[in-house]
Amino acid sequence: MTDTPVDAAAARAVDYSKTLFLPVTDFPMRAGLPQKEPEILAKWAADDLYRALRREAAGRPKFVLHDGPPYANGHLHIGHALNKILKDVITRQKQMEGFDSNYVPGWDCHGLPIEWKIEEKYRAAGQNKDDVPKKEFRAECRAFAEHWVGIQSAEFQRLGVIGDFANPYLTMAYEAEAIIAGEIQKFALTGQLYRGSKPVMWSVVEKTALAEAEVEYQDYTSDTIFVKFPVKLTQGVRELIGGEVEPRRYNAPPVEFAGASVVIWTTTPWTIPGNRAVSFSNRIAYGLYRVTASPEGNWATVGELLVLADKLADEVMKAAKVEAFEKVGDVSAEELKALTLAHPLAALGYGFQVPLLDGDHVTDDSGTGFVHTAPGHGREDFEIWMHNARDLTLRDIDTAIPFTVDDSGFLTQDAPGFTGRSVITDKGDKGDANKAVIDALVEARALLARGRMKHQYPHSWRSKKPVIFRNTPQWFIHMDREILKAGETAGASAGTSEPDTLRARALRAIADTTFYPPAGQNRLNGMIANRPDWVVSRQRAWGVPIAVFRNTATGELAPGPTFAGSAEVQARVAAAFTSEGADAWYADGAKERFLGGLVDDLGAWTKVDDILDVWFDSGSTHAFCLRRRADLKWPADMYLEGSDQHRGWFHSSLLESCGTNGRAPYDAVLTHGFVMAEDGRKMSKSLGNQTQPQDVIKQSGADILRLWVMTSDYADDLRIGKEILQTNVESYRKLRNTLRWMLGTLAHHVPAEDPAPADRPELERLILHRLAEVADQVKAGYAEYDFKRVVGAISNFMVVDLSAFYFDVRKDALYCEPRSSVKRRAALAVVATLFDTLVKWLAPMLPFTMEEAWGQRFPGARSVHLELFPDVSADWRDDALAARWAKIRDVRRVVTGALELERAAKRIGSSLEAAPVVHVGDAALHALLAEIDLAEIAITSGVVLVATPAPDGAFTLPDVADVAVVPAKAVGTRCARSWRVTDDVGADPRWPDVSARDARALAEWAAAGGTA
RNA sequence: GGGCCCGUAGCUCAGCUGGUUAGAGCGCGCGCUUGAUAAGCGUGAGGUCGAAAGUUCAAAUCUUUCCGGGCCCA
Repeated sequence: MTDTPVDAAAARAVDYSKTLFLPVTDFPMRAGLPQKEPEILAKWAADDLYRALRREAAGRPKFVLHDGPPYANGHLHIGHALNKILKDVITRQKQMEGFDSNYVPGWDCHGLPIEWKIEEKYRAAGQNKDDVPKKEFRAECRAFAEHWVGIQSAEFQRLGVIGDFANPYLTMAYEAEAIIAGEIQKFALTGQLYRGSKPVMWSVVEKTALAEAEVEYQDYTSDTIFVKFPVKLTQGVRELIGGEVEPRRYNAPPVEFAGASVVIWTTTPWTIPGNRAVSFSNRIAYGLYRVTASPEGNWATVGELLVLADKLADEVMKAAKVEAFEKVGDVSAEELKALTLAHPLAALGYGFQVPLLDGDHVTDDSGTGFVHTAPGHGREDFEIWMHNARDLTLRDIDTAIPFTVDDSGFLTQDAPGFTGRSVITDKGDKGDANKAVIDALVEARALLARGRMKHQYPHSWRSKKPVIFRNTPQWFIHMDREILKAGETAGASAGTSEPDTLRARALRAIADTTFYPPAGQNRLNGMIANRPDWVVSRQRAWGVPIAVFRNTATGELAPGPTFAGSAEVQARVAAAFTSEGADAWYADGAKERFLGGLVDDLGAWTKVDDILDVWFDSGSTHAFCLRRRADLKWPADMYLEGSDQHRGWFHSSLLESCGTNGRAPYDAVLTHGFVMAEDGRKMSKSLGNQTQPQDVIKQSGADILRLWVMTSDYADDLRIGKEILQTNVESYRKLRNTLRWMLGTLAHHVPAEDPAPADRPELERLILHRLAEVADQVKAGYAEYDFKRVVGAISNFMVVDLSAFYFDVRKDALYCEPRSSVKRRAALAVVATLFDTLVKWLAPMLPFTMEEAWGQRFPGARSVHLELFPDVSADWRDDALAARWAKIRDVRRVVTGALELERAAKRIGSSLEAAPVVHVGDAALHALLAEIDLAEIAITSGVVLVATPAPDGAFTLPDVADVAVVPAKAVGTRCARSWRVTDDVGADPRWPDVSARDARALAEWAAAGGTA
């Protein structure tokens, strides 16, 4: 070693760092996003970036991602954030891909949750909702929704979401209400809307229907009864007569069932008048039992034959106080299915046939193994009844569901023998209906046993009083009824081959839609294929009315397929709603206003006051937003929501649009999963594992939240928590600092001095080749909305190829080479290209940070978000070059590995202290290495390349053949400027402690007026 | 209970139609640098690919069952 002591005086005299092209930038290492982002937002607002984007994109092909409206009743949560960030990234991506990508946010404003809030307010003030005029109540709901739209709008914008927040769409806007009402009228006009009935939870005390969420379960003591249904008939076989299926024929039951009864158990005796069937299960074993001993006067008499589940026979007999009984034989599911029962109160006017229906909801855990089925009094009862409706009709059984209880809890004329009896009083107490029914059953010798039971029973959340299931008229949309064309009446299109039904249209539309991920197609298809008719009515106040009139005598609808004045009614309603909102429907004189002069007898017509289910509202957004706005288009390119919306918005929009337009309102559907806590479980307040977007924004910034979305697999469920966020903070820092170094370095970039492409060194060409490769990945990733792939490719490139390799190697050239150096200028040109490309690629994902970086690079320039994605030249691809450099980088790894051992042994510190001997056996590789400056690549002060075999103990890597490294210290003097050890330090007497290369740099520097 | 989906290093993700010792980034340990410095570089340790059967010469990759988790229904 021949270290020459540096001239101490000279070293003190010259601070060479002042003569280097070191990075210079104001772009801070630490982002301070929570403070910085609002500043950027303010700038975007001041510049009206949204308008600027529209102007910039005027005339381009449109890309429309139609916003699914969030519900306007609370602060945004992490799920909203995920959803809006994904939408925003795609919106921005498409804009930069060259579309006019216009995002119009929307809100769902009607519906129950808002009604509750307003009712709550009234209650707190001691007022009753029913005492408040409907118009006033609706006005309060409107104000409430407006309030939350404002808050959510601000919260969405804080995430960086860009869109027409100044003109969003609202389901409660007057025009929207007018069009929604017009849409349901279209369904009426084409014969798809009909009035049917369905059991709903009903509070007698409040005289109102309740949603599941308005009900709580409390202990309640019910009367229980075991009731005998006599076996009456056995079905014959259906016969085909003249091509028509005849109703089933009936025979007397098999002799062993003569006089037998099927026994049911229920806790609601008052529903017996509503009974229409008895359900059983094919998974339960049943038997025929004979009573052989019974006390005098007992309801169960000796000789009586009962059908029961085997598992429950003992219990039932015990409850019936039977002293002894025997099993006569097994009863199969087939036998049960064939039997028809009589209603136990047949004599009172219940003379219809009671079928036995096979249902999965039946268990043999308690009761008798048979379930009393009153389709107007239970959800499962209703469903099994409707499910069997076709077959029941063939059996000549009327499937109409009786209205046995009125809205005050009294049994009606549909309950002969009990009319006027009270189920539940207006105070919420038990009425006299149960006793009357039980007495009648005793009288009819149909009661086997009775008792009382304490159990959990639904109560109104508000009044805390018990509720009942009650059949109520509701409005439905047919899934399988031929859709009439305008002016047609039923049957007019008979003769066409395929029936044009809503279900058929929807299934076809699903097949024509692209799904991301593809599994969504299957999922939506399954739901549409199996769903029952669509119930669209709600007995509520805050919504859009089902704006039709119904003739109480004929059932005719106006507008409707047979009503002559339909177009006029539609026009009147549309005009009124557009100027006054849907409130017009509830104003005095509305019937005369909309129907006057169009019918002979106004009195025969009833205005339907039910409102539409909010799913119909949001299912119509395509009609009042996409179709109406000139700056959008119909159908949308994409709908994007959480996977729960297969049942929700994707579903209702599909049905609504298929019913009115014959196709889906979207070409593609993208779904994301749900956000879980870090352990993969649901977030919940009680577990304290929630992550609030507001907290993340306050602590780390919106770009961190966005980066979290970008690095997650949104197709699956996502996880978030402290550790995961920290990971993203670290990744962000790495990206940010890499950009920061580029910015600093580019402070010295003079575009006019960029060398010609032909003069670019191999290393620069290699990096451009890699950039072209990454461009392909980025393009492909964006094309499939696979953002983790995009961000992964970019960050891998920035970390592995740039920060750890290219930049590290080129620092010497960039900092130390003379100003005129081609190598230095070529590197600067490439860094400029890299910066420009990377910032644009990342702009949709990290809009704040990229805007900040762009502004640092080009002060005063317009927003990066107005730019297009860069064209990365395919000419930069050079696979042969890349293959050569893959080998060179392998050799580099061997060198750095060898140096690491030297470092560990404290023989060197900086790699510039080394000049290792590299043994390369392979001639081709040796030749390749000889052409390049391996020392420069390995960041050593020298490399001795030799072809001789490696001595024992030389450093090798198992996966790099024929390369061995023997470490050695660099020989020469450490250049005080570049810190490289060379043998030409002092070549220029003006700078005796500096290498020849650095002396040339200093000469240029001095000539340019530099001083230090 | 039913439909659909998911389960690869501490974290986030790659691993195509089955084929050599399962990869990357981040984090973590150790070291270097101090001219990207609350940064940069190097290097190391981490996985029986949820579990078990099966198909196959060969399975993270195919089949079945189970376990765990999610969404939607019931």
